[in-house]
Amino acid sequence: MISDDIVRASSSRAPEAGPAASALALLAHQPGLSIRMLAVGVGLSHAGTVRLVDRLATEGLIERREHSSDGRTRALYLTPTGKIASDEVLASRDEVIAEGLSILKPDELKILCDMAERVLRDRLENLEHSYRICRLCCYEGCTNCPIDAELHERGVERGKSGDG
Amino acid sequence: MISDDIVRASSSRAPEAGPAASALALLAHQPGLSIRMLAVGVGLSHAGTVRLVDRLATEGLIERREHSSDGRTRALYLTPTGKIASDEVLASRDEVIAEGLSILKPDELKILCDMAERVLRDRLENLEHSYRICRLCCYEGCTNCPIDAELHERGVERGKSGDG
DNA sequence: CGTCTATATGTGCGCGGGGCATAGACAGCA
DNA sequence: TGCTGTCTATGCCCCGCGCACATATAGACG
Repeated sequence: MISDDIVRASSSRAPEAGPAASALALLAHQPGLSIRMLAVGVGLSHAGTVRLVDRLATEGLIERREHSSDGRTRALYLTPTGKIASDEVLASRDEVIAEGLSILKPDELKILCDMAERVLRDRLENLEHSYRICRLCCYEGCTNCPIDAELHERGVERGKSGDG
Repeated sequence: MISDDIVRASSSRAPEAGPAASALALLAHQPGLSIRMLAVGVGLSHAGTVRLVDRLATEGLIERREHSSDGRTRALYLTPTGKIASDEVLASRDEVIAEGLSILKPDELKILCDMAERVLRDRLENLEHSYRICRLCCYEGCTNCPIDAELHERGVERGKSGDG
């Protein structure tokens, strides 16, 4: 009901266009991702993701490297500049969230986090979906990531192609 | 922290591109809106909103009427077809929300709604902002809309140009 | 009433993003 | 070696949007 307005309250102040920020944040989580995985994560087609990577590479934010074993795959990594940009994106996002929830008391935040965690674990569909969910997570603050925990409980590890 | 993931969990399954759906839902709330107000609501420029209205009018979803007192302003109204489309958008959105929160118990939902209401009232900045927040609300389910209540407490009524 | 300003809508033009179809490079297998 | 599937990259095009401008109207003032 009303709860989705909190969605809009924060998403309407989103830091940037979306795909670019998502890509940076996602690569901050999972360095060495392939373009294919990144495309799934940011919700774009392969072609669109290639252009996105082109732009970000032109801006010096990410770089393509050769994959160790597979000659086709390009492993994507953040450059130091890209890491800074990614941090800024996540920081601004955190600021919006914190600002939006500033009226809640600490114990209420705890309740909210608990509910959110259970919702996430319940809604998690498969491994590809997990990339989408986590694309704008704060990696440092996500040491006990519920998504990772849920994946672990299901016997799935990230980085493998165990799609469901 | 984690709470913003609930954002993504629902927004990643959004019904449509965004502006179009927002416009329909917003016009379902506030028939007779001007293009300017609609532009603020959906977060587009005037020009972009004009094109959006053009498209929706071409599809027979909304119609432009003459304003009663102001000859410049065009009052936008949903056609019956547009009303159906708007209902579908809101229904699919509700479905996503309900599905996402299905794991929560009723009392938890109540707590969540209470927190969301306070967050919204706290984050409400001005009247224009209220249009953005409410653009995808469920009008029927929002009989005691916290935004309206907050606006009322501040002595502001919708439909007037009392920008802050 | 004439004029000037502010407001609201509509339009020409260009840019950027993204998808579809295709080409090139490479892994795995018979 | 040749075939097939996969991954990446590119040509082409459409769509959506913003900027600047034009048009129409309301309101204020002399």
